[in-house]
Amino acid sequence: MKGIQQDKDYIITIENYSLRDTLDCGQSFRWEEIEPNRFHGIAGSHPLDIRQEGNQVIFENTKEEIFQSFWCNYFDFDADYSAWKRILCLDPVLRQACNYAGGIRILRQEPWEALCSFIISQNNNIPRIKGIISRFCQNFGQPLKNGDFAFPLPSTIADCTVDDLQPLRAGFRAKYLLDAAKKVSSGQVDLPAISKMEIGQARQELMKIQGVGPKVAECALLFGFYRIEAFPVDVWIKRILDRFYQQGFPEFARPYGGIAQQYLFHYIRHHPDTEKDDIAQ
DNA sequence: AGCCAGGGTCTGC
DNA sequence: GCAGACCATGGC
Repeated sequence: MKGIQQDKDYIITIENYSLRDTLDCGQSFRWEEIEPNRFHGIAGSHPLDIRQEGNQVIFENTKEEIFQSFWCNYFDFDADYSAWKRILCLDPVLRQACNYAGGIRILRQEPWEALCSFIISQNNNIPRIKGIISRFCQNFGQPLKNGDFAFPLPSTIADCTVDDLQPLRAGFRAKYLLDAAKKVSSGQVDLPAISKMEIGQARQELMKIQGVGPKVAECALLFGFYRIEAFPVDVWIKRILDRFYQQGFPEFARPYGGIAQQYLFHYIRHHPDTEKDDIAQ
């Protein structure tokens, strides 16, 4: 991956990457396609317009310094996905998923944002998750320059009541957000400490929050703490495990289970009727 | 109209 | 420990 400054934009060249799949595979809910093949989103307090043309990714109005200090890490461009994919492809089902979804990289999102996002995600669908999160930011996030909003702070939400969160139309999840905010802002659930914990203990810590069960904890760990061995099982992944892995998910893929899971998730959502016979051995 | 959605909690056995 | 009802809301 190499990059150059071209006028206001910073442009990188990268192989085997899909910006669209990365931003629209259900790992982050704050990116929208504002016009064909052009995406707008906010990470941390950094808004961005971004697009991909062939093997080039164009960071609009972005200085190299910001790319190097922030976006390169957020988009996980320094990781060696080809090495991981080489291993995953030893399994025929994973090979199929890699071929279809292998342009995805895991976004290194902030722990608090990922935690809230996947609390909101429970028993919910992706378009509505995006709506709730958008209203969450508009109502409680710090205003940024051009009509954008930062993700709300834990301390801000901790001072709210369930009624205050009614504009989100988050339903029964509102009380879970409040509990998360109270426990995170008080330090009762210590997110920086969780970053350093062994994964089993990290799960237990996250599940101290009401509304955080195994699935939400696993998503928070994968997408908010970059634990790529975390393996969230939702209804889609469960279907895959039932159809293709009745003998168990392959051991050799487990250290990168989160990557595999994301490829599988993206593949099966676009090929919901795939059966065993459709997978080449 | 009714089923489903990146689930979790609570209850009753 | 485990199945089943229930939870708010809206996309399809």
